[in-house]
Amino acid sequence: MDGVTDGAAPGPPLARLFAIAYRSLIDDLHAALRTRGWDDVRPAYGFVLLAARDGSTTVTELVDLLGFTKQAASKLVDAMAAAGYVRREATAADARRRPVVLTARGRTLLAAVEDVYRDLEARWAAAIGPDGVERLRADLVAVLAGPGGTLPPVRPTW
Amino acid sequence: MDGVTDGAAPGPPLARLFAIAYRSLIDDLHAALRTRGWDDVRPAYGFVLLAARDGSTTVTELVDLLGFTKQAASKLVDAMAAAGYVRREATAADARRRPVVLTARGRTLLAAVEDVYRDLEARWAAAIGPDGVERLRADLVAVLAGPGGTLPPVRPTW
DNA sequence: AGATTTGGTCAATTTCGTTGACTAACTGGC
DNA sequence: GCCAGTTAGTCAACGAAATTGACCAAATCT
Repeated sequence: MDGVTDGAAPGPPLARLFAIAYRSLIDDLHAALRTRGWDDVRPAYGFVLLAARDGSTTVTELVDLLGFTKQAASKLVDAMAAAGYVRREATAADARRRPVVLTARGRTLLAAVEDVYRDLEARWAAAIGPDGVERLRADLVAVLAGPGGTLPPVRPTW
Repeated sequence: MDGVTDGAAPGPPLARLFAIAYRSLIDDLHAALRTRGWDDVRPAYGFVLLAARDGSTTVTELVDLLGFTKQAASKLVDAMAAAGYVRREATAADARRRPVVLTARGRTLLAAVEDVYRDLEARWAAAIGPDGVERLRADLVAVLAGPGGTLPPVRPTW
C-alpha cells in the first residue's frame, strides 16, 4: 500500500491539525496552571515570559515576536505588570526604551510554565516517542524558519 | 554533538511552532485567495466549506467542529450566506434543522481553497519531503485524535 | 539647530465571540 | 393525544481584545 498520498484521502488539512494542536497545548497549559492557583494568566503571557527570560525585552521586540500592534503589545505588558508578573524599567542610555523585566512572581510563574510544558511534551512523547517529538520540532523549524533561523511572529488570532 | 535534547536548549516550544505554522498557512492561503479576487473570506470560512463539502452541515455540527457557541456559529453562517457562499435549506423530516449547503459560488471558492492548499502543502513537501508531510500529519493525528479517531474542535481563539 | 526616525502611550472604534432570554419543533411517557 | 423535556436555532446586549489614528518625547541624522 503506497497510494496514501494520491488525491482521494489526504487526511485532515494541516491547518486544522495545527490549530487543534496549538489550542490543545495552550488549553492544557492553562488548565494545569489554574489547578496550581494561577488563574489570571492569559494565553499570550507565556510567550512574553519566555522572551523576558532571555534578556530584557522592549515592547517593540514583543511586536516582532507576537505579531500584533505595539498598542496591543503595550496593553498586554500593562496587564502583566498590573498582575505583578513584570515590571517596566528605565534605561540609562536611551530614555525612550522601557525594558520589560520579570519580577520574582513572574519568575515563579515562568518556572511553573516550564514545568507544565515539560509534562505536556512528555505526553506527546508518550504518543509518538521522544524522537517523534524532536522530529516534529525539527520539521516545523525547517519549514518555518527563515534565513538566519529566525521564526516569524506568533499571532494565532482568528 | 548529540546533546541537543538535554535541558538547556530544547528548541522553540511546540505551542509556538504550532501557532506560527497555523498562522503561516492561513495567512498564505488568504493572501493567495486575495490575489485571485476573493477578498471577503474570513479564516473560519475554509473549515465550513470543507465541512459542507462532505454532506450538508447544520449549525450544531459546526459547533462541534469549530468549538464555539452556536450563536457564533450561526452568525458565521449568516455572514457566509450574505456573501453568497452558502445557503440555508429546509429539511422535510425535521423543520428545526436548516442545513447549510454550498452555493455555486461557494463551490468555486472551495475549489480555489483546495487548489491553493495543494500548493501550500507542496511547499511543505519541498522543505521536508512528501513523506515528511505525511509523517507530520500522522504524528499530529496520533497525538490529537481521541478514541474513534475523532479530532477535537478547532477554535484557535486567543 | 531643524528634520526625521524610533519607542511608546492615549483614546476611540471595530471585530468577534459570549452570556442570557426566548421561540419553534421534535421526542418520550402514559 | 397531550404534557414534559430536549433539541435546533435566533435575537439582543455585553465584553474582551486588537486595530486605527493622533500624538509626545527622546534619539539620530545632516
